[in-house]
Amino acid sequence: MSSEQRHVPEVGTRLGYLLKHAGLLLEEQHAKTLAPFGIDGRELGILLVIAGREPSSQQEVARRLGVDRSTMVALLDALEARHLVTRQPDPADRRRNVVALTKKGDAVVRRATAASDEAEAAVLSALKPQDAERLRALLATIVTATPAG
Amino acid sequence: MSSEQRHVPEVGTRLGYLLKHAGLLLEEQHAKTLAPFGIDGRELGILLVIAGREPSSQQEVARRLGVDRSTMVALLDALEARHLVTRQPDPADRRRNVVALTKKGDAVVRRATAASDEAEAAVLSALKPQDAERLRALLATIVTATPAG
DNA sequence: TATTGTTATACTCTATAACTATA
DNA sequence: TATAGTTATAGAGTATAACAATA
Repeated sequence: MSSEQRHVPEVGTRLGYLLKHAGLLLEEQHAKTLAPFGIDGRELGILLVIAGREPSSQQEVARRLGVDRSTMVALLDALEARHLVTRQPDPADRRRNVVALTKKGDAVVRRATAASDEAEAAVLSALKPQDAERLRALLATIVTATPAG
Repeated sequence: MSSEQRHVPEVGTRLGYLLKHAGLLLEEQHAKTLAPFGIDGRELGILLVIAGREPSSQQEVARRLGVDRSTMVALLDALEARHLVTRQPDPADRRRNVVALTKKGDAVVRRATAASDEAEAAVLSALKPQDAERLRALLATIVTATPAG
């Protein structure tokens, strides 16, 4: 009958558990490989957004990463204090700050990305290279395809 | 030469970005599907650990989920206040609290797991069922195979 | 001495609301 | 009026250290 007892699953099979713990493992590896650059994985993400596009306002960077613009203030404060990014009022609209990489920031983002690749490789080391790329592609599919909200 | 400029990757291809945003999407879906049960995805995880094994101490539950035992105190306080779990001193070792599901907790964990399945299905809906299972298996491999610390 | 649960405390991450300067 | 950046504030989530009870 349909009211039979459901066998409850092992918590280690739940998607939330798996995503969280995979993220924690990556954080650990990033803590090692990014230490020489004085940034963490989230800060590298900010640098990548700034590096990859036309000059962006703070708010555009925040939107790309899914954080509030008020949160971005302190994040950029920290990167600016380390002379990795600059903020300059946009001459065309002086409400906006154009965020850009410094020369040092540009060097760091490239070297830190290589270090982050090592962290990712460590987390993915139990997988065949083809499966590692498959995992990344599957995640990218759900993140880009699933409507937020 | 080897010092040529490295092309910096799109942030949306980084493993950390993908894991975090996949987790956020799942949180959103859980907020919808678990609302009737008054718990969130992390609390369901605790209930699953308690449901799945021989009577566990608080510390064993905390260890299984990778949180500190001091953190577990408040989490169990909340579940106990909703009459989903009980704490009883272990007669064989009265330093330990044996944590168990109440009758209500047992009913909730089974129905909430079905609701969580719906949340997972929504997040994975862009994937073919076979790919959804592959994603879960790949994540499980790295989480169980990668040594922590 | 060592361990379990607990409390006090602090730190990180984050969002909301209100302020300012600009538009 | 509306928007970008900022500040003040508050609420999660978490860990560390110290304490009481028990082993």
